[in-house]
Amino acid sequence: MIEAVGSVDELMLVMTEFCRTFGFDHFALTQHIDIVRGPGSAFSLHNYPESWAEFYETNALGVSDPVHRASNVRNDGFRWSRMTEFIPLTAGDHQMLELGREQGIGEGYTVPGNVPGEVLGSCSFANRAGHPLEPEMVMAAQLAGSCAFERARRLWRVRQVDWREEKMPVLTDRQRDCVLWAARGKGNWEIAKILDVSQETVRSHIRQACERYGVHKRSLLEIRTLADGTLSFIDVLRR
Amino acid sequence: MIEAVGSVDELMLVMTEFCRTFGFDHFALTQHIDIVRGPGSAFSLHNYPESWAEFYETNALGVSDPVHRASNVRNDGFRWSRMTEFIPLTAGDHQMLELGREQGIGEGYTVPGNVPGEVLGSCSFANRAGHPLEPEMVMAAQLAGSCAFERARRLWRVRQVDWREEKMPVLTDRQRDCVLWAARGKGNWEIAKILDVSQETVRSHIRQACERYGVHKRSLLEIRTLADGTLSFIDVLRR
DNA sequence: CTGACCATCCCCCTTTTGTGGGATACCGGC
DNA sequence: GCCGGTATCCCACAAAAGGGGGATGGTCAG
Repeated sequence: MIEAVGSVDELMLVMTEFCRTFGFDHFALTQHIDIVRGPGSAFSLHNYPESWAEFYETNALGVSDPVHRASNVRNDGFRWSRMTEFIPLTAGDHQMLELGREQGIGEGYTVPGNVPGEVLGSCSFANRAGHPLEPEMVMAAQLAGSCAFERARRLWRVRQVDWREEKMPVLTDRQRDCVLWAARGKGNWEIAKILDVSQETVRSHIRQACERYGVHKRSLLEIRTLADGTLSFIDVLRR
Repeated sequence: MIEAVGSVDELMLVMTEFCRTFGFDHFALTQHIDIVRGPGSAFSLHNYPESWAEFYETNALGVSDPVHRASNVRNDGFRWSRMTEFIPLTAGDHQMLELGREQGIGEGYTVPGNVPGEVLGSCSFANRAGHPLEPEMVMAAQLAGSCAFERARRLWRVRQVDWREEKMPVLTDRQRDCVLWAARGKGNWEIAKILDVSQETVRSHIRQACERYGVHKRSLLEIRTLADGTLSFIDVLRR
């Protein structure tokens, strides 16, 4: 059902309803902003208590939130109470968690939202201290969390590529091969050897690929193809 | 239950059992690349038909799996039949999917396995063509996939603590600025104007950034910084 | 105060890309 | 049979990037 939501408001409603149904007090669906990176178009949607949200904002806890740190080293969700098993917690972290407990954020479950090349994020579900997380709740949270994060990405147009509506460039296989090897750092001459064609042919393919994307640099071509899924980091970085 | 497995063999057993229980013919749990440790350290666990695995291995050079590309631009799992909704497929991609169908790999569901700056991979569940994926199967696959991938990461001991300090290149602010503008397609001269410094300074920053990443091309630098989260597409593509 | 790191600037020279033209051949659809 | 798209190849010239040397001043920790 989360897959079907068409607006941010609707997502808020569905998530709130989900929390009610499965016995969570709060949820928070956010992209983690790194202060170093400056202002971004990161999204944030939650129904945490006002007081906690304010406190969190003013103290810029986002940069050192242990939950965020943990979600950066995990693929699946985790209970907050078990974070110590895979990241070290500082004194400040414990202090922060204690503060949260006092304000009604006790135990929780966080699902990492990690897509290569994008700002990292997560979807958390939290309860007052003393409300244990039942296995069904955890499973539901894992499913809803990953799905909701994906919806949020699309709603906020993290990658502005509505390529189906607009005419997104599509490369021919040969063009794609050339761009792939270019993205792996090969020069035209090397690509020519690899694909067993002339250097001029490679040049030509890349030139035409550039035209399709409306760019005049191969590095832009590489980035655009990575951004729209024509290439993937997997293709490029594997060797 | 997957969380509790303690060995690779056990994981294989549990996954096979999972497939039997929920009606999947095959699974494939693979790490496509390991950003930190470089080539040769990826894990792979599957029970695909021998013939397909062999074919895949021998032809994998230069060819790219659309499923892997798709898993690179998603946070949650997806049905293969709906890939066209978020990545473009080339003629070669369709051909490859057709070949798979002939060899008993029809419809499937793939859960991305991405941990920033570390591993990119996925966990797929596949069926013969004509076996529709029921909603329960999809939910089960989503849960099992993300969890299994996390277990696999830990079993293969991909990560030890504090890898960031050891292995990941870190750029200075100025270096990052230069790489950012370079990734936006600017030349050294333009970047110099934008940052109000000499062209030589820009050159120097980018050169030193290249050194840190051990690459010899700015385009590689751009891609690596995108892959490890130093830059994000949001930074690069917004205007 | 010394050494490490950072940011800034300069030189010369080679290689690689980008841009502007071409050309031939195959293949599939109308 | 023609047209559009694809893949292949060719040339010449200008612009950009890469590789090798340097230099200066500033900051900050040991």
